[in-house]
Amino acid sequence: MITSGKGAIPLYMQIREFLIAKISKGDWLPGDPIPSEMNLSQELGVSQGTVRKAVTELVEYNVLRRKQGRGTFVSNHDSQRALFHFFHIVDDKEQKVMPDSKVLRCHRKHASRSETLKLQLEDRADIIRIERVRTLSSSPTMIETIILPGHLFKDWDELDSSNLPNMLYELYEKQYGITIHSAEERLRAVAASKHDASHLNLEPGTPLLEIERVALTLNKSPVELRISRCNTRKHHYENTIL
Amino acid sequence: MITSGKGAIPLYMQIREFLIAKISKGDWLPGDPIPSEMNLSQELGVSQGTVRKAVTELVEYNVLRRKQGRGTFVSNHDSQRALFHFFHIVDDKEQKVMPDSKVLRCHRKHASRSETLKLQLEDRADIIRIERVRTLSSSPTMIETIILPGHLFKDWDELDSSNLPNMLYELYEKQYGITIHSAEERLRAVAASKHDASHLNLEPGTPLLEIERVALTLNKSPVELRISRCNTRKHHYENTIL
DNA sequence: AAGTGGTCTAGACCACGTA
DNA sequence: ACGTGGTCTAGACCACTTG
Repeated sequence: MITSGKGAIPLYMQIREFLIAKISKGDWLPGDPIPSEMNLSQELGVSQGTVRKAVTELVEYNVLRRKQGRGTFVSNHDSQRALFHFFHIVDDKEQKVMPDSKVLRCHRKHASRSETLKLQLEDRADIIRIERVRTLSSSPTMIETIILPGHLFKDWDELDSSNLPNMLYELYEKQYGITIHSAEERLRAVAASKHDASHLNLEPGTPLLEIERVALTLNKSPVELRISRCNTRKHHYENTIL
Repeated sequence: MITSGKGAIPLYMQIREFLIAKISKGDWLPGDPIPSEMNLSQELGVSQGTVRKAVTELVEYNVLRRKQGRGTFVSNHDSQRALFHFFHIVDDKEQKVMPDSKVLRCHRKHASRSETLKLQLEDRADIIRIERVRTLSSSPTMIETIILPGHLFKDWDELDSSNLPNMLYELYEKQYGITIHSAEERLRAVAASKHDASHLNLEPGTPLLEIERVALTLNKSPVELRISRCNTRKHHYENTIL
């Protein structure tokens, strides 16, 4: 499994991929501890420092989390982490506010052309479409459309669609074993439609910030397409470039 | 200088700060090689592995750059890097396009209240204000206002303001020894003013993506405030969340 | 006390670039 | 051939958590 020798792939990279595979397969679940560095190094026939280097990279990618004296754990992406990591809207005092949300519609349909492209689905694939309004600082601020591939969320219809949690990523992980790891966002300025305007309590044509997000798993396969239109009168999108 | 012992700050952290200080002071300039890991470890009285760990962190922060077989170099942030790292506008085929730019105005004035706050200046401090239009894919797409603290760019007025380079960060580094290292961006949707509209060749009230950026040096001191208003009809802002 | 991650060492060999 | 960074080892000791 782990091979060494001249011109080979470095051991720590092989071990890193081995660890990723274990997590992707579900052998180690979010929140679980992985074997200690000593155990892994003995089982894999390498030194502890080599295992350590592999683990360090996955800690940097937020796949694993070290706790001194306790062990190394598969990250669980709870609502706090989702808010911290994936939610970039803050109020004008730079404070992150936990959004409230109310579902407007939730139904199954066939994917549109652009949805199939962005979620890498087959033509007219079955999808779930959720529309909701999110309230920040007690005023309706965002209107969101969420598209999920039907085959990944088979028993979705059994959920109470009028009572979904604010932070869906936690639900994806706990109920469907799907962990969102990264995302690509595209931002534009658009004019509010009549529909947007009525739900956000403003005039049609008002400029809104549109955030189109494709959320990906650890293996980079797309799991969710989300289009958020946000009133940026009292809030804005924050991005730090390091 | 480098101290060890029980309960002390770890050596590699001290060395990391030592390296940062050398670069901030200008002892090692962008593009220059730093001493080899062996040399540093001997001079500092630690093992090569410890120096290596310090250097690795700075490579991850883009402060240093390793070249196998050649050495380790202080990053120079040329126009390619500025485009890659700080310019997040792409066309709808996800292609990054080198923007062209034309200066509209360039003059000195006193800082406004909000400018003093965002650039951490004193009341009514001297600032340089540049206004320009940027052309992407051969259509005027962005209108930018750039605010620079006057005291950091003393002989700015001697430059040919109608002929500034597209990528100002390279100029800051080469002419003023100021390297932009990170930035904080705030994005909103706004309606085009008459002034915006006339330069971007569209109707007043059209939604524009406003990007307010504060650019920082390695020591986190703010150097530039830039407000860009962007027509997102054919382009958008792209952000990857890892 | 035992086990975990965190730091640090000293030394080996490999891969790459330059002279 | 030599010097650089890149990988890997074996072992030491420290800091933290749990039983």
